[in-house]
Amino acid sequence: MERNSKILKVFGQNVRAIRKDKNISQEELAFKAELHRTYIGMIERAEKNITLLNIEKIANALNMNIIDLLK
Amino acid sequence: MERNSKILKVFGQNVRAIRKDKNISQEELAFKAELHRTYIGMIERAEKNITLLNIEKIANALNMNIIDLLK
DNA sequence: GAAATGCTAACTTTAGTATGTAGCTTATTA
DNA sequence: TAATAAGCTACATACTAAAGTTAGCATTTC
Repeated sequence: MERNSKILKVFGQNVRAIRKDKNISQEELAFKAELHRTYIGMIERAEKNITLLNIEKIANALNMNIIDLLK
Repeated sequence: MERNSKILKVFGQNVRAIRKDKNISQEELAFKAELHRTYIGMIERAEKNITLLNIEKIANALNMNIIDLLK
């Protein structure tokens, strides 16, 4: 996997910023998104190439639009 | 995989519509995106849960913004 | 009938799950 | 104010479910 992908970094940074803004932990976000705690961490650090359905899950858990997490 | 995901359908339909608009075949798009011909077909039919890096590849191959393929 | 696409199936790679440990910060109690 | 407890995140590892690759043949489209 391209560890240096810009789009994965953008997505991860957006998730982290919005999550912190909402004052919730990775664990809480994971619970809401029905994903695993450690996986949320990996996504925020851009270590995994996330799929579209999980992008949607995280967006929903943050009450955000997918598009806002990608720009 | 949720075969009936709206977001996967939206993405697939957008790819197909834009590809046809540009008058290129699945095979040509696949070549430009460095993906396989049958895989492009699967994506257009929403049969696979595409990852973010491949979304980016296809967007680039179509000279489009990722965001435009998701709305 | 030729080019483009659909569909199946087998295979390889990697996304996503799960657990445990370590380090950091902040709050609370001695 | 030092000690310690509790919450959060990073990181490493092992596992398994699914993404992504490829080939072959059927079907549609023009």
